[in-house]
Amino acid sequence: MANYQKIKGTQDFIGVDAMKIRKFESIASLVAKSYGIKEIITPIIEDSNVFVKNVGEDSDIVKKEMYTFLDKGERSITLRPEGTAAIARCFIENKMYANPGVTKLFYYGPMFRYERPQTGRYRQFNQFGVEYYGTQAPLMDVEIISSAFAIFKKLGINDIKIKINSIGDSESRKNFSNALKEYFRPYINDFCEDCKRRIDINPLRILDCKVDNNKDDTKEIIKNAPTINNYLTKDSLDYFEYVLKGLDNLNIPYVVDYNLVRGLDYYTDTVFEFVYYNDQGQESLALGGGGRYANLIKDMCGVDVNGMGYAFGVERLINLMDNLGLNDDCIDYCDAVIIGLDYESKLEAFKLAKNFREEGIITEMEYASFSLKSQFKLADRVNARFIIIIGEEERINNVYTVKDKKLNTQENVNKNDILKYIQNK
RNA sequence: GCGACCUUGGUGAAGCGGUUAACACACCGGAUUGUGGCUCCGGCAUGCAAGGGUUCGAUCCCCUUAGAUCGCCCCA
Repeated sequence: MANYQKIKGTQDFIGVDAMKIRKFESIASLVAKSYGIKEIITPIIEDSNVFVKNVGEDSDIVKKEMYTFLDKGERSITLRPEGTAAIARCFIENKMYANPGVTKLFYYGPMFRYERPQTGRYRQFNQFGVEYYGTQAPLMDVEIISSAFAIFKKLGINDIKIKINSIGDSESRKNFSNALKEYFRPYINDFCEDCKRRIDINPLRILDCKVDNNKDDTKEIIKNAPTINNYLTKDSLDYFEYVLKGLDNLNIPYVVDYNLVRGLDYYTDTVFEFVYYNDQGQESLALGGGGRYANLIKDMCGVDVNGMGYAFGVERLINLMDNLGLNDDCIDYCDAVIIGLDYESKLEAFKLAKNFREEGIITEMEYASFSLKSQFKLADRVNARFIIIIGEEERINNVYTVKDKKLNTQENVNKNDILKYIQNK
């Protein structure tokens, strides 16, 4: 027997679960629009080079996580693993850099990464993201971050902080990386196997290694390691200070974390993550992250436009909202069930249902059975507020029997008044 | 890519190397031909993720594959 099942790491969203996604989407886009951010919808598939060249050939995303295939015309196609590079492509292709001022865009949709699924991680997942293109100005960083906080607030999530850092320009990072290598080299044999590998590949990762930060001998070594801020240029440092000042101005809670480094090549200067802290002050998975990309557009097309943006992991946010009881309003409900007790009544019931539905009243019907019992059961199952009974008696007397489960009443309502009766309750 | 643990009906789940795979909820039918959600009675997995092996015999033991969950790596 054929055994059908969904692709590993993908999800079906049925009924209430789909409702939660739509709820998030509508709140987030409403807030974004209040910031003057316009929606952009780009294809889910792109030329593979869009991601290879911009996310970074050495990044994990490109090296091992992309869904890439050849189409029938031998073109290398990739299911987008993230939004920024695809939108940069769109920005350039449509010469949007010619637009005056700052271009502000938001997007929503599925992303694909070939990874082992685990908590808050899927192979197909949804991201909501914001991208600004224009100048480099600290207040732009601040506005972008504040838009994210506005979304959190509207969703009802309060205990969010951003972890923020500046990783400077690429030269600053290279210097810093070399300094770390030099610093850790003499002690490296005391470190875990992962870190022995990291010292050559990505020495920055040693800084937040979970193993070595909990070992007595290595903990101190990490604590005393050089920090990025000492390797930033004067301009980068000043810029970062302005950003932080802007956040203070809007009372946005942040934690400067010099160990925060992000894995995508295009980031420069400001980088950040949104983290939820529970009652015990423990932090969750990052709900989203982002940063500035000063050179992304320039590297792609030579036009010097600064970019910045962030993205949320929608599944992670919805999971958190579930835990906080913020999705309790997402329930199946039904306004009315209309019961018909014989063939004639059933026809009349269907006609009434059509009228109700045209007025936006959610109405359900039993199709096959005329028995009162089975039709009452339907009403229970769909959690209907009103139960309207049509039978021989009602047809003769030109009334409907209407039960209101909320007020626990039953009365006869004249046929001509039924719509008003329901609408006024 | 690596590791841990798991996979029994519509759902939650017991179960032991050996005849009909508990129990509960849900569902269907009846008791009850215009007032249900209570009660009572009856029905409901030739099958225990898939495939192979060991065995006289496996849902329970072994192997392989797929998938779920949770870690590492990395990320949203």
